Amino acid sequence: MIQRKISLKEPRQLSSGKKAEAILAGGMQEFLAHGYAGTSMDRVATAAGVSKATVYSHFQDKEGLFTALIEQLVQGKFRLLFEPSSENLQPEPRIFLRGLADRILDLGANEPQFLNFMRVIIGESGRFPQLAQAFVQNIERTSFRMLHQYLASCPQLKLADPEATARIFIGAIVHFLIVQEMLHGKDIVPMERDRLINNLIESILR
Amino acid sequence: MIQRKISLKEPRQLSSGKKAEAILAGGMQEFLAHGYAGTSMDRVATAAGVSKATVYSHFQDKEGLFTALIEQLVQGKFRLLFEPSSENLQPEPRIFLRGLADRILDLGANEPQFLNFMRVIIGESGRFPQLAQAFVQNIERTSFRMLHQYLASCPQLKLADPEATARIFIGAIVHFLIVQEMLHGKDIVPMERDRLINNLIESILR
DNA sequence: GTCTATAGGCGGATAGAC
DNA sequence: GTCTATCCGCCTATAGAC
Repeated sequence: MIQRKISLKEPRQLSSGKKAEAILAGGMQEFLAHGYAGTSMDRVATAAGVSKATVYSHFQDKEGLFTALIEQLVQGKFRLLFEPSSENLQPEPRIFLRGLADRILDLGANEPQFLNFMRVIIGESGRFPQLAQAFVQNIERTSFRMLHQYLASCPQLKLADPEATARIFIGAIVHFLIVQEMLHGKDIVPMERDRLINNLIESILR
Repeated sequence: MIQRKISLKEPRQLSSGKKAEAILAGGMQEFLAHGYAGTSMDRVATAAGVSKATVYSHFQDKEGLFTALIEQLVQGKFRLLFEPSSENLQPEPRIFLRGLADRILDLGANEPQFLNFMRVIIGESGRFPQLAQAFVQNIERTSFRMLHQYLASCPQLKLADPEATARIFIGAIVHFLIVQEMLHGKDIVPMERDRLINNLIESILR
């Protein structure tokens, strides 16, 4: 019975009890909706269904909770959203690329919190550069690498620089998502998504 | 002497006195650095060199000052940054497109406040959708339209859809700016800017 | 018009009971 | 471990002197 609970393996900020999960869930709701400075620990506690003191017993302070929460989202919940599911591993480039573009652009509708997540990452990237870098490493870099490997594995495409091409493709799609959905630009610079995707695919595949 | 100062022509939020300009300058420094919720009216007043009561005599409240400031930036200071200066109206597409890409990517270095400006626009786009739309209308739409018109005026390019092509070009460049500079991704997903630009231009020009 | 001073509330964080 | 109650500072906004 010695060392029944070694706390070195489980630092407070990574505690996995039920309360800690509730606090992270409440913190996600509040921080993604109101940003870092706009969120109060009182409302986090209420959203989590615990007292404020309990929040501070699981996380060092507001910054520690925010950091732990974003890192969890970057490495878990939103990590695989840019990844293709296994059935999408089409050998036909046009089908593969269209599926990838659709999956990214569907995030705006299917994962309602994803837009707020990106808003927070970008909005706080000046004050929390390490969180922005975790986002780049786990989400942007992962999708760049996946598409790069796919493009490089298609010798018939004869791409001069598959890595740069991958970044152009993802960049054009993500920027479209930012302008149309995140910045509410649909009515100001309207464009059908398929029109952009078709043109992008044909530009790349020659 | 009747109606020496009609205030309908000059609503308080658009007052152009020296103090009002100082308040907008101080507000710009503070809001761009700390976001909306992270900015206090005390620090705005100090940065402007006036008392807090003077701030409230020129602007209705915090939200009114923030809104007036962002609209001024969207329509003035940052409006023409994506536009080509007259000497850049090259008839040679490769030179024109490279100049446009360089001018956008130079914003990170030449206009140090521009990255913070975009952080605030995106970060607050959920709570201030009309400011995000003003950004899209004055900056994104302006650059889309300019490049669209240029590409459409080059019949030798035989582009199937110059408007979609313009959005792909701007999108790929702006997303590169976001990942490399705004999100501090230079060391995590390194890539020379010329490598991306070269590949993008050749993808588009066939 | 601009200031100083202050009202009134909410913020993060903690003490101490259980 | 979790709660209630509280500290104290900073917040937005305004009153009133000049």
